[in-house]
Amino acid sequence: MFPSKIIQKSTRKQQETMDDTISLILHGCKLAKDLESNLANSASQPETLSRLCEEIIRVFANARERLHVHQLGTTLYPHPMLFREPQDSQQQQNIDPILQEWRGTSCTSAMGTLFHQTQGVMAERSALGLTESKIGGGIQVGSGGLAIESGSRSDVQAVDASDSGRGSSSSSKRPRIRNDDAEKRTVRVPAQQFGNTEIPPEDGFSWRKYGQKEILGSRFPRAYYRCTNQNLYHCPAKKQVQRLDDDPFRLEVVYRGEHTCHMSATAPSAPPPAPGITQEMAQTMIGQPPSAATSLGRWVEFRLGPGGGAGSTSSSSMAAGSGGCAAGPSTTGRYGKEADYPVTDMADAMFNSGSSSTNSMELIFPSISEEKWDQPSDKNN
DNA sequence: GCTATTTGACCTTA
DNA sequence: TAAGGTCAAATAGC
Repeated sequence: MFPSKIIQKSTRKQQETMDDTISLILHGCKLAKDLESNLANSASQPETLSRLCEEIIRVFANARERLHVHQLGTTLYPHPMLFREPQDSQQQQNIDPILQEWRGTSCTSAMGTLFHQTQGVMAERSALGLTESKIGGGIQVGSGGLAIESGSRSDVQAVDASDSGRGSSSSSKRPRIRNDDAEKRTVRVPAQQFGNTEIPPEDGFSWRKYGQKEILGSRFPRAYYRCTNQNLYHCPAKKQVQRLDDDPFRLEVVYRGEHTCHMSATAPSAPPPAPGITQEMAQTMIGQPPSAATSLGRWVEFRLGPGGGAGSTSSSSMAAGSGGCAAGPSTTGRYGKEADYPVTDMADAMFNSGSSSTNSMELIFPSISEEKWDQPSDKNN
């Protein structure tokens, strides 16, 4: 049995560190806001602008470094202060007003989208055995629109019945229950606001659609996906994607089964550990076998590492690049589905100085470089 | 030709 | 028995 006091102490320490980091980020946001409000006045003072920009960059770079360190020692879960809605008005009042203000800004929206991009990583983390229920609690973003529910079937049903509108609005029939539902992990993410809004959010893995079905009582069909490497490595991972009835701009993604493709000894590209992270360290950190742990290490690097900068935009074919399935290279859906939006680019867009854009859309979908992988063909079944 | 999506039919499960 | 889940032939893009 794991000593819970050690966990609590460690968690408290991490929380304190995270609090400092959050404060740093808030400070950076404030500086950016000040810069924005004084932009017109400072337009004729390039030196002043440059100095302010450098200051902002420095603050965010510092925050990123802290996050990187924090990320290596924690569980990849966002800070609860930011991403959990208060349970009641009392708690709402207790939140730092600065934080409340910040939560309502476009910056929050961008962060929400960032976590939208990373939610799949967390969900797949869960698929590797680190279910949220083991750590406690889901994740919710008030205005950002992210919610993760996982664990038992009852958890998932509770979500469906309470606010999806799908369960409650439909017939009173008892929902269908599968024996393997205990491995279900439900994630709600914002749908893309433009382009093909049916495209499920990128989660770092490569999926192949194998079915779509109209669901009783639902306005929108449910799409069924399985891991592209299912045949090659007998990877059992699957996911279902369905638009919410009461919020067509959000998708409910249900993950089932664990990815085993990245654990295959014959996987074409065994994921390397994150820089400075040995397999033993990774195993210690997340309690997974080295193979899985190094995969997580890769995720850490993928999300917060320096990564490659933004490359050329590929509008028609978002090919899988560094964000492909950890088991190996992923192919890209012919119709632009299963597109990959490497989170590294997202982080770069937000934290690096390279981007001078203040356009949130560019932050949300930074241009990415297109890479081709030599993927072993997944024979049509 | 290869690989992915679409979609009607069939299977599974409560 | 009904509804969700999966299969596999047909189809399409590269």
